[in-house]
Amino acid sequence: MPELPEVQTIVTTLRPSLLGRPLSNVRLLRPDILHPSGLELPAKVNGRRVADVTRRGKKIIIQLDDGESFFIHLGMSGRLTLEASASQLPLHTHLVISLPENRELRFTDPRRFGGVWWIGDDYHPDSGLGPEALDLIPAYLIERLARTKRAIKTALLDQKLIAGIGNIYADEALFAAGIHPTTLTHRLKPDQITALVRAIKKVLTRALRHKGSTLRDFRNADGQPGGFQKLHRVYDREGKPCHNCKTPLLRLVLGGRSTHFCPSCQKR
DNA sequence: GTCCATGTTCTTTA
DNA sequence: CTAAAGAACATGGA
Repeated sequence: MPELPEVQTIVTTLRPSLLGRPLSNVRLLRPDILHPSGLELPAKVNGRRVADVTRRGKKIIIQLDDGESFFIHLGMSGRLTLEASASQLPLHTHLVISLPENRELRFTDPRRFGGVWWIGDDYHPDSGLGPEALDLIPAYLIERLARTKRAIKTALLDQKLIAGIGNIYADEALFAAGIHPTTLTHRLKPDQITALVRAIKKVLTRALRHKGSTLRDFRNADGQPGGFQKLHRVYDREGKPCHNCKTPLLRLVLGGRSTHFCPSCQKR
């Protein structure tokens, strides 16, 4: 579910309800989603107020008023929602934190690829992550793509290269830039990479405006689905006509992931 | 039963 | 040795 637009939408909907609020009654229902395992999360969090809620790549970072922080990664199926305390706990709810006025923050994740990572007071926002997709500079990508040879689609999913892009927006950005997904990175021309940077920002910005894509799991912190799935040009549209040229769209598997493209608009 | 899924990381191969 | 490809993780829906 969660690529940059979805994660940012959650942060945007979560932030006003959390800022300055005290956290209490931390319940870790499924201890194995916490890293490092065995950490006494309630002792660290209970009684603290939320100083900030931000995003880095696909991570949701919660900073506390004592200078410590932790992040939540939603994996494939995670949700982070604000609910009335009286409402029933859904299946696969792994963490619940109480808020004032009988509300609570809940982390739910059937597949458990997501989880909670304690950061502490030594936060390095860039550790292991490339630059934010929305801050990309063509010169950076031109330099980085020249020293590797792999399919551009696979490279776009590499969070160490660019932070925030996942399978949906990689396909959509390559279509918008007119680049075939199997093109090897070192063969891309500077003009193409510049167009790709522009396409990435355009697609992500449009998705943000529509509050993300909901294929099945994604909901924002208020439980609302996104709307951008209706505007996908290629993702999950195998066999359907291209919006530009009516050619039936194709699907192939790259790096183990479904890849959707137009064989006419995205030539090698 | 089979296949597939919005992600990441570890292992295997080249 | 390094980079790239593949497998694994856990669960549910078609």
